[in-house]
This record gives sequence, C-alpha cells and structure tokens, in this order.
Amino acid sequence: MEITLAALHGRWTTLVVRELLRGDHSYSELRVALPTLSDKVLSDRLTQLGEAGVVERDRQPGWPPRVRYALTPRGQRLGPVLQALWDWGAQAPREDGAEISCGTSLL
Amino acid sequence: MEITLAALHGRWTTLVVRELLRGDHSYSELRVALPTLSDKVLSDRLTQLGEAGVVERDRQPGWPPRVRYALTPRGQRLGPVLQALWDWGAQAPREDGAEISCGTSLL
DNA sequence: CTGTATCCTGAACGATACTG
DNA sequence: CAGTATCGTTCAGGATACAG
Repeated sequence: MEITLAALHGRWTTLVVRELLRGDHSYSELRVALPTLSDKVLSDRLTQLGEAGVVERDRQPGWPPRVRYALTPRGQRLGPVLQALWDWGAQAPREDGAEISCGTSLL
Repeated sequence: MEITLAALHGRWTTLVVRELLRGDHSYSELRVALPTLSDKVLSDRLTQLGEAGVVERDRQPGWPPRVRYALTPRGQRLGPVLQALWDWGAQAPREDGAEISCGTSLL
C-alpha cells in the first residue's frame, strides 16, 4: 500500500496517469490536457512515474524531437485503482444506500 | 477522485483508516498501533477524517475521559479502496502474469 | 487520558527564464 | 518540441511542552 501511495505521490500524479490511460501522449499533449500543472511539476511527475515503472518514455529520433509517453503493463493495472478512488469520491456525499445509479467511468 | 485523495491526504491517513477498519479504537490504542505518528499528526488526521465524514468521535462522560473513534458508513466503504491500493502495491514488482497467488488481505 | 500549542525542517508546488 | 534551472512560497510532518 505504501508502494502504491509512493507511486501516486503528489497532488497531480493521478491526473497524469488518468490522461495516459486514454492512450499515449506527447509532452505537449499532456501539457494541454493538464493546464494546471507547471512544466516543472509535469516533468517531475513523469520522471517519478518512470522510476516507479508506471510510464515509459519513447524518444523518437529526428527533428523536431518527438517523445511519446505510454503506460507500462504495470501502469495499466492502475486503472482499477483509480476507478476505486473515483467511485468512492462520487458516492461519498450520500450517507448510505441510494448510490449514484449510472456506472460512471473515469475515462 | 480529488475528493477521495483529499480525504486520504497525508502520508499516514491510510494507516489510521486501516487501523479503524479492524474496529473502533481509543486515542491511546491508536497511538500504540501507530507509533510512527507524533501526537500532533495523529490528532490532525483524526480531525481531518472527522471533517471528511470518515470517522466519528464518541466522547464518553466521566473520568478519566474516554473517547472512541469509529468509522462512519462512508468510512467503511473505504475498505475496498484501500484494498485496491494494497493489491497494486503487492503485485507491482512482477512485470506481468504470475501474480502473488494467495488472496492476501490488508486486515 | 485525550488531546492542543508552538516552533522548526524539509519537501512539494508554482512561476519564470533558459537550454538541447 | 521537450524539457531543466532557479527561486520563493506554502504546507505537511516531527519534537517537545503544555492543557482540559
């Protein structure tokens, strides 16, 4: 559990993972999708996630430089985890019973 | 999802919740079960979790003061969430396939 | 017993500017 | 395009002492 929390450490990490769950992205695509993150933080998170074995960096030769970020198999398995986080947050306001009916997905 | 992460905010929050998933506890029982937390942090987490509607504080009259902390129904529903975090962390080291066979539980 | 008050440190965050 | 460097701010966390 500590491992997971360490991998997801940081306020924005889950958002980055969520974005990559939809498919791989370039750096600028991530920047557009997550405008609240500064360059530094986005870079930090990508590095951290790389070290955690969650994302893979694919640098393509040529000019201009193109880099694609994709989830590793291990990263893909974070899908259910994020879904669990999402679900609890979505149903949390209700005291008990009577959950939100539709099967909302985070994707 | 932000709601969930806000509720679980802090390095030690999940450990407090995990402890309370086993049943309600007094303050001193929590302190013994979680020796790594300073008084301040434990108090902070309990207050935060109270405001998040996850734990309930039950102050009993008389002397010496006795207080019991218990999860609300909403807090109980964090069980599967923590389990998801636990599971990912437990299987993460393996690249793919061949998971840890036993159905380890965090409780 | 059950906490709160205070002070301190280190880490995350955010903005901006700059490099390969 | 894809980042890194630097700097200042903010905030969680740890230790200790004190209070209801």
